[in-house]
Amino acid sequence: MGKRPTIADVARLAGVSRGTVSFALNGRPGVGADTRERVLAAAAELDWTPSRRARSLAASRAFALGLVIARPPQLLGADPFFPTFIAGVESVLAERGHILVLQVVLSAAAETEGYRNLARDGRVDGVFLTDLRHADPRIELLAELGLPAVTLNRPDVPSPFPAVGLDDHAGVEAAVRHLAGLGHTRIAHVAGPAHFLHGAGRAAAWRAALAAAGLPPGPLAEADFSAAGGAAATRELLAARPRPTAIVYANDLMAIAGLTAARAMGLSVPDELSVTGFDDCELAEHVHPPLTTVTMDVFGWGVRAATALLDLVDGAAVPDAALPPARLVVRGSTAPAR
Amino acid sequence: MGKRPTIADVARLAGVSRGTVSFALNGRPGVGADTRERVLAAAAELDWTPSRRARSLAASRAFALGLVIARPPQLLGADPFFPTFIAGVESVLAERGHILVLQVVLSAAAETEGYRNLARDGRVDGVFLTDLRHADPRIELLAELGLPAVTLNRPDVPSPFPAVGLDDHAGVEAAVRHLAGLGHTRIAHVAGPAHFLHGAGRAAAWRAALAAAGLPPGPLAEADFSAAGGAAATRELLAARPRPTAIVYANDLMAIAGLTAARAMGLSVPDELSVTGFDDCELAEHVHPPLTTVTMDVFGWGVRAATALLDLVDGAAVPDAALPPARLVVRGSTAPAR
DNA sequence: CTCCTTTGCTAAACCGGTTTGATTAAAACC
DNA sequence: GGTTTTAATCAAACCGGTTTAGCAAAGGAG
Repeated sequence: MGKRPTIADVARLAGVSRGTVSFALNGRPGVGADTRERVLAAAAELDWTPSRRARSLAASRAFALGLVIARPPQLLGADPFFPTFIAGVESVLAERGHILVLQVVLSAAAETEGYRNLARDGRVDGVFLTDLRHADPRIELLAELGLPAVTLNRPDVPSPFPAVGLDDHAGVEAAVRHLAGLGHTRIAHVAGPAHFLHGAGRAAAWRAALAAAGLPPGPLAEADFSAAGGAAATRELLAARPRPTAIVYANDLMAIAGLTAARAMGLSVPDELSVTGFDDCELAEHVHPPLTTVTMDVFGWGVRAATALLDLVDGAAVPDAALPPARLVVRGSTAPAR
Repeated sequence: MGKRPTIADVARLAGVSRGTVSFALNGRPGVGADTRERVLAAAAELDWTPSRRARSLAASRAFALGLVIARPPQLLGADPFFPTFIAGVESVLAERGHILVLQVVLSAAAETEGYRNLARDGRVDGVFLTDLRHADPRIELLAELGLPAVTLNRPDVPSPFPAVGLDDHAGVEAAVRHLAGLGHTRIAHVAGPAHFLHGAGRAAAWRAALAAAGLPPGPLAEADFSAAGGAAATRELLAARPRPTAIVYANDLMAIAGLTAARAMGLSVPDELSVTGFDDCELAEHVHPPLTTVTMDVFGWGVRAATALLDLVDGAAVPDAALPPARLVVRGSTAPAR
């Protein structure tokens, strides 16, 4: 029935005041070395840890970070990004005594509501801003709420928050270069929704890389990152004449569905159509043909973002950071143009 | 610079004591109807909400539920279960003012540590117990920590916690029946790890369904739910003579990888080999051939589990609940045996 | 040797709610 | 009409920490 010890018990055992225990524990100056020793020993003996709840109230901190995800669940389930990102984040949080509060919402309204509630209830000290959108309204919302944040890559609006970047454009450019090097001249793109910065950005990278290779602008079909959307976009692109001989997809899910759609139209991959994906999901290596795709250090991204956000909420000045760019993994779904 | 109003401000405006405000707000008896009105009006006028932090400290509640996931990140990223389950959970939590604390850990030790920390820091009022294992040590751990929990399906050890069940065996049995009905007699199984209850359970269901169909026990290969594992298990099964003419997989990821592995061995699916999956992931419909698989209401499972856990931490007696069983979705990866 | 500054510590206020015990006024009883 | 319940309310204690203000002793400067 041992009730949990409080700071008063520790103070009594160490023969000091509660304030001194607090000071000693938090490594503040103004505590004698021997006293500090005594306090820590007493705390250890009683197996005492400060109550998170009391600390939260007194220090006005939640010791928690938030992540609000606005995506349809079935898409979330097929996307390797968030689980890996979260695993990276947690690897840092665990060490620094913070927790992650996750909010999965189904609409933009619920998303705003989510941030508002997290802020109002003081449930988190800061949030990760992922899936940046064009003129993302969340930047202003968070600034207004006074909630610190870290963005994944730089938003296209002025942002007071540090950004942790990972150049995904490099991966798309590498894919286009790879295809151009194989002799392809009609290289299409199945894009993600243009209102997503990474959707639009990868499309821009594809366009730029085509130009850089001296190729004419290719056809683009905008999809929604879903398998069904990727298949439909593929059918649309392949119906045109002359047909593209290669398609660069904005994610693996669409690429794999596209692969299947192309074959259903009687095209052989990679002989008649080369295909590249993006994400390097678990299945990429295990479909036929194995998918040439783009890989990046998502776990590391989580680590860096978490570190940055923790430093930020600790009041440090946090500079922008950048991870190694995404890079191409060549497998079997790309071959020389015929 | 509007500082947030406190209960004292509301009390002053309503002309009552702080205690009365608290009583009125929480719908406790012993507050006059008119007074209650006045208090609520004052609260509304000041746009006051009780501070979660102060409530947490005073009421010794976290107003949060926890989910600890112990899976390799790349597997998590390919599995449609958790995102959907979490979305279901959140749809309930949001309404009842609770949040979800997510912990993704990479080892069993970290998992235990995770539960211990959540309990010790009072970060959550209860947890979801997913991915049950054989003789799951977490049951006892949580009982010892005094942390309420809800399990997904019944553990195989005595458990003081309510279970929210979803019969996944039914789906496997339906798959076997379907294959037997198509004339298959050598139906193999690629199982998940046997220490997982659902891994062992699906294997048992497969075995039972074979017996029920009057078929001899088929070959089983145990894998790890990963694509690579599924592919390896498939190669192993297909190397045997006589070769199985159908394989029932414990999840879609292994099934899709198996599909690819079979084709790499020169087998045509479904002509020479029928294949069934489990999960009905986003890609199942978009691979070639479209995967016959098992689907279940994972979102609803999250809803029910969250409801049960909230009721439980509110002190209610929570009976076991059950969702509609998993059911077979027939697509193109199964065909009559030749 | 006095005066000023540190250093080390304590007591008390504070964070913002909930809950208990006492108090008072109104209603019910005999 | 006097007494006992009952209902409504308040003041104060409490949850368990952090932080500020203040004080005593020790060290340093003049």
